[in-house]
Order: sequence, then structure tokens, then C-alpha cells
Amino acid sequence: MSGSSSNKISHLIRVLAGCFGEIAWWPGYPDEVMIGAILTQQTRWENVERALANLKKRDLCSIDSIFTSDIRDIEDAIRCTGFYRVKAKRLKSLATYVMETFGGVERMADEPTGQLRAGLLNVSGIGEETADSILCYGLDRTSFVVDAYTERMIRCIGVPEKKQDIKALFEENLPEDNHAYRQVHAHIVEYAKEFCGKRRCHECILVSSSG
DNA sequence: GACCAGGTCCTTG
DNA sequence: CAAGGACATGGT
Repeated sequence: MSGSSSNKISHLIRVLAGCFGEIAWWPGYPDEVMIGAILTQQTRWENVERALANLKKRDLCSIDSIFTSDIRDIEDAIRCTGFYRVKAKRLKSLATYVMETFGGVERMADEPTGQLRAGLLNVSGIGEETADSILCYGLDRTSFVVDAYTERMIRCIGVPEKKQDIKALFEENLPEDNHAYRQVHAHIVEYAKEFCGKRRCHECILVSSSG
């Protein structure tokens, strides 16, 4: 059962790599990625980019400035991402956690990934996806991101495991390499956006797992 | 106008 | 523990 799912996952990883090759996805300096990870919750990326530009214009696109600035200013800058009041609070919570626990983003480098993840999950407004996005794309860690697209994708190829087990399934089939983690997740999103509808998958060319 | 978007939290049954 | 609602703007 789990073995068959594991085969499907490893097959998926290979096929998608062949389809897309190297793609640049979610570039940015750590602070920007951490902020974007919260802004993108239930929101299209294009709107997040606008908000990030607004924040940069006002010198608010850093954990340090989020920590010290007026929450009203943050709300104004991120309004275009929706849920702007909760998100402003979440950004404040994240910044408070980082500044009060470590004293700055750079200081998080010494912390083991597992402990960092636990710490992030403890921040109000940061769940599994946001935590893993911050770890993988912001802090160069091997923590696989399972988002809505990933879940759709794996349903398309007939993997029944629950969302929480999907993460482990991917990590078992990946080398301990941040670049590989980023690429695979990026490939999945690019594929799923196009072919995996919310209800059903339109082009499941990836179903075969017997190899 | 209806429906959806790279979630998370809180409240109910 | 699962299901449902709230949070809100912007695009199709």
C-alpha cells in the first residue's frame, strides 16, 4: 500500500523533472520569502507580488521592520492579498517570534531544522505549509512543502495517503538536498495548476507506476 | 454575479 | 477528530 504509493511518488518525480527541467521558483531573500509565505495563504501569487512591492517601497519588507512598524502600515501595504487584517497580525507574530527568540533572521541558521519547524508551528497563523515554505524556500532546509496543488497532484496519480503522510512520502524519495526539494515542489505546482482541476485531473499522463 | 485563489484558526457535533 | 465558517481582495 505505502510501497505502491512510494513507487508512484518516485515515478512522478522523475517524469516531472523530464517535463520541466530546471525552473526558478520562489526566488527571494529570506525575509521576503518568509513574508510572502504568509501573504500567499489562500491567495494568488500575482497579488502577493504587488503586496511585496508595496512593502519594499515603504521599507517594510524585512522581519526587523515588520517587528517595529505600526500594524496599520502593514495592513495598508498588503490589502491586495485579501485577509489583510489577519495576515498583518500573522506577520507581526512571525516577526516577534524571530526577533525575540533569535534576535534576527541570520541567527536562525544555527538552529536544527526540526526545532525551527516546531518553533514556527507554534507561531499563531503559521501552519504546516507556511512553516515548510519558510524552511525550504527561505531558509535553505530540506522540508518538503505539501500545498493544495501537491494534494491534487497526488490524488491525480492515485495516491490515497492523507496530507500529513504525503510529506514523509516525498521526503523518503528525495535526496537530502534543498535544491531537489524546491524543484520537485515547483514542478508539481506548475503541472497541477494546468492539469489538475479542483474536481478532477484532465490529463493524467503520469498514472503509470509499474515503470 | 458566481466561483476560486500556493491556509489557518475557531467553533460545533 | 471531521466538518463548517470566518477572514477579504482581485481575477476569470
